[in-house]
Amino acid sequence: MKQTVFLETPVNFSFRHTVYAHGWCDLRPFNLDEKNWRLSYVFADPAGAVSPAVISDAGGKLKIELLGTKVDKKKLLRDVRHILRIDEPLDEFYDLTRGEERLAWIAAANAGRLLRSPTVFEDLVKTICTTNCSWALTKNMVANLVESLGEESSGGDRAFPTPQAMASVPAGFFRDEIRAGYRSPYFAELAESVASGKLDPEEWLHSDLPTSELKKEIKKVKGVGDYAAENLLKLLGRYDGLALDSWLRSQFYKKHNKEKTCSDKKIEKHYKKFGEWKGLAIWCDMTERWFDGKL
DNA sequence: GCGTCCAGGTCTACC
DNA sequence: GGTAGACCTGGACGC
Repeated sequence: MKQTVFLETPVNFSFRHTVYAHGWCDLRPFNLDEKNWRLSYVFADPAGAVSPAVISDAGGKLKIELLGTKVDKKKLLRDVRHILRIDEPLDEFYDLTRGEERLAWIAAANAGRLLRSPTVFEDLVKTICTTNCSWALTKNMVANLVESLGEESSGGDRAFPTPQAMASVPAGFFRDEIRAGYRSPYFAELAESVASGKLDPEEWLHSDLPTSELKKEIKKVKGVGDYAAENLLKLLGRYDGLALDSWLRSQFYKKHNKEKTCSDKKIEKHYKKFGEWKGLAIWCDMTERWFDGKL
């Protein structure tokens, strides 16, 4: 049985720019139907109910088609607000970038919201999956996690695995089945910490710590270095760090340094004027052309 | 077919 | 605090 609900969106919200803002829409249990611009995700609630939903733009609101009936509808709507960052204020960022000719498109397009997962745990695991490998391998590892350990809905769709599910298998499982390589013990340790209550990544969403201190906390997780911590901080709504990786650096060299390599300090200096928004500024700047012909 | 390189890095040991 | 070397995987590339 299918249910449809609608969710109001703010005037400066762009569904397509949010969904396509970075690669997360490509990682299970997300799936993007680019032809019809429908984003699907397999939601799960703490009671274990699993429900796929399809989200699409309905002009000033979102249309959400629920394909399961058992899921907690209130929680699901909270999750949708969270993953699409509907309540995130970007006015200050837009004011800053409007003053830059090459970045004025961001406010005009209502861009800058980065799609995220319903839980910080899921974003943390996915971020570790992006380190030191190709995007194809990242997708493969995430898909293997979902297929092997994700709770299954009545229709056969699988949610992202819970910390408990990931903690129930040995490190060797991540190596042999997930193909996570050297990351395997990191996943086993992280899952055990979260499942046992020793670590609660969801607390980072509302932490009072300054970003530099929170970054130190995040880096205590094995497998998380500067890039991964700063990438996760962006998904927590903190954009002080650039989250430089080889892709972002190469894009900067092409766009702003005549295709020549340069130091990270030079990249930092380039975006310094955006202050605590510089991480979002570089990301929007480097991904501007992603939207050519896509929207 | 085989070897090498490298991609949306991080950890550890050592200085 | 800075640096070198090791670490998994799998696709691309050259031979």
